[in-house]
Amino acid sequence: MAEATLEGPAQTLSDGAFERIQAAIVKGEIAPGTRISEQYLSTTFGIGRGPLREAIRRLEGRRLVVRIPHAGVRVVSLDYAELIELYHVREALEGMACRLAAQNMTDDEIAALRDVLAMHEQHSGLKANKSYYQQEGDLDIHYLIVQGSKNRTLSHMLCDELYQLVRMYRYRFSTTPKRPKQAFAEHHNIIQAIADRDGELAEMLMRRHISASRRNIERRLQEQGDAVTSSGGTV
Amino acid sequence: MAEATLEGPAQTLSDGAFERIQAAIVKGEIAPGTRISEQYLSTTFGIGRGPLREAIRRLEGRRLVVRIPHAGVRVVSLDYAELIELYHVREALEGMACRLAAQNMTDDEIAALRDVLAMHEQHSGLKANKSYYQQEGDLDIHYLIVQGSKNRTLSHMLCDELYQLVRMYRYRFSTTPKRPKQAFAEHHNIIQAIADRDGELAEMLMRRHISASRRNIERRLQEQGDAVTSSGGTV
DNA sequence: ATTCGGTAGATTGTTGACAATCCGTTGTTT
DNA sequence: AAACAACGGATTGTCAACAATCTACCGAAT
Repeated sequence: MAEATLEGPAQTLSDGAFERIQAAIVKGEIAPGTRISEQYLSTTFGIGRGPLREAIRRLEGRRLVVRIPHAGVRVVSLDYAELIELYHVREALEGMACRLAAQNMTDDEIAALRDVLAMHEQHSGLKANKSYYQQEGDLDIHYLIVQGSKNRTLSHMLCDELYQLVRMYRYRFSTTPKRPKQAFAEHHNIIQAIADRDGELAEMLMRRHISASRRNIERRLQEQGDAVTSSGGTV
Repeated sequence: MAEATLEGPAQTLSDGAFERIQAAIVKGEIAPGTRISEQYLSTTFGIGRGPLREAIRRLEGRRLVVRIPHAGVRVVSLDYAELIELYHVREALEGMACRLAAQNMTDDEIAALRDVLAMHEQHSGLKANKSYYQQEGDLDIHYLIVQGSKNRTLSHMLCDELYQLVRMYRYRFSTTPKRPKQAFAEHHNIIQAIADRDGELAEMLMRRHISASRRNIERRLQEQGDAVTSSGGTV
């Protein structure tokens, strides 16, 4: 799930650096708030600072890093409010995407969606890798639905920009006991509504799905304090 | 209306180039589809290719230019469908922003909003510069409302990313006779709803406002053919 | 006549060195 | 002792030269 317009192996060093750094940030290998020096990245990846800076500029546009002129860049660190805001935006945008998907997805695409869901059911049933379902698989469903909206602006905003931030913060919320099963059921209903070509219902279900996910985060964060951002040292 | 987080005079050459090129694209000084060579920009702006490439990478993230590896960058050229899609996204996002603005704007901010509207009324009344109202002033209102939502993710998406594309295509649709006056009235009603703290109404009015604007474009484009994109030569 | 291959030119991608700016420390002064 | 100013080190910002890749043109073969 690299890009909306999926691209092969990185064509250029800058592209490669962009993807690698983004992955490192999203996976949490570089903690939010850490300052990243160009020299470090340069020696780590074995590329010059030129392409590196271009990659950083793109990450900046995606809001994965923030730059202070002449002082370096830090991995973004959303505070509690901003994380919630992000989910509110997702609610509006993915609700819309879901309504459009009900209109515009082909039957084949809907079938593919069902296949992915069935695959997740096995994982979920086995309970072998619940976290996988919660993290990657969940987004796969959302990803496919967004693509199914056939709205390129929407796809770009959600798949290329917002999802990276979302994925980045997924890791901090360990699976709540009941949530995965419930989320799976919600996905099932959403897909059913899409298959029925009921855009209105699909939108509503998606909004509630994301809203539930947001409230889950709100609950967990209020339990364990405000520490969304664990700012570390320089890397 | 440079940035969401308004910044003073460009701190760095790359930032300066970024703003200048963006302005040139948005104002239409560089036609959509035009290929822009690095050397041209380098000599034109009198800066090295390093900072220039960083600026281009940021423009790429904002979808103002598209890059083909090893072959150069072109100014983006939206087709008819994509332009309409853009307005659909605005409808969802600004509708949400308007609802939040009704909740979160301070009384002072609402007063400022009214002042801007009053200022536009004079312009509009004089009919001296109708196009100004249609282009800049309209966005000022929208801009202030989005900022009033107090949702930073939303502000970033709308003010920093989408609006540049919107402004870019504003120029092609010369003011329709009745539209400015009607748009003004719509703005008035939206602001009233915000002042009344009626979020639901405010959202609905904003959605209809943008929807009307979109239909206006659809009408005009179907009259004068599909030529949204006038692809030019190399610059 | 048209298509295919090859070469020349130009353009992009990348690197390394140089200059400007900022941060932390030290020493001085009140 | 605390605050301020100057200094040194490190990091970011910028430039100019080098290498890799693409585009366009030209010629030859079918």
